[in-house]
Amino acid sequence: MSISENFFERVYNVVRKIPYGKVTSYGEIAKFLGAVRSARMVGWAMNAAHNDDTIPAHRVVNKQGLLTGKHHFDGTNLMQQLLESEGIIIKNNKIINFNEVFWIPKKKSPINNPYNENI
DNA sequence: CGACTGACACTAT
DNA sequence: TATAGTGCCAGTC
Repeated sequence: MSISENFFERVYNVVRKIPYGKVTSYGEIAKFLGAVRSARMVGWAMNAAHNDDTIPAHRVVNKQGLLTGKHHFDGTNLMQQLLESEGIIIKNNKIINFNEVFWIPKKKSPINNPYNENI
């Protein structure tokens, strides 16, 4: 605890900022934190975040839109169901309309859909 | 203190 | 285009 706590805190802060019906990737979060290579750490932070209800970890997926962390949720399809309930379409643990629901952590306004060509 | 692990991402084959 | 291997940072054993 101490410095690392800050790191985790940042990750949580970003994840909490994810709007309803939107998702983001570990890499983008890591990039937002200033460490693209620490994408794995984001996932690790999520692991610890699993203990925190205020963190919508189900809105965090890998860059392929694949629900890699769904296995870490209680139910088998809990993560998928949560996302689907938010209007996100998932097929075979993969987000179909990924580019539509993809959201990038930004300090600016919440915006809506400026990132279409990014992926 | 050293080694292994991990909810990823990128590059190369 | 798909699969395999490597790099990365932080935490835990």
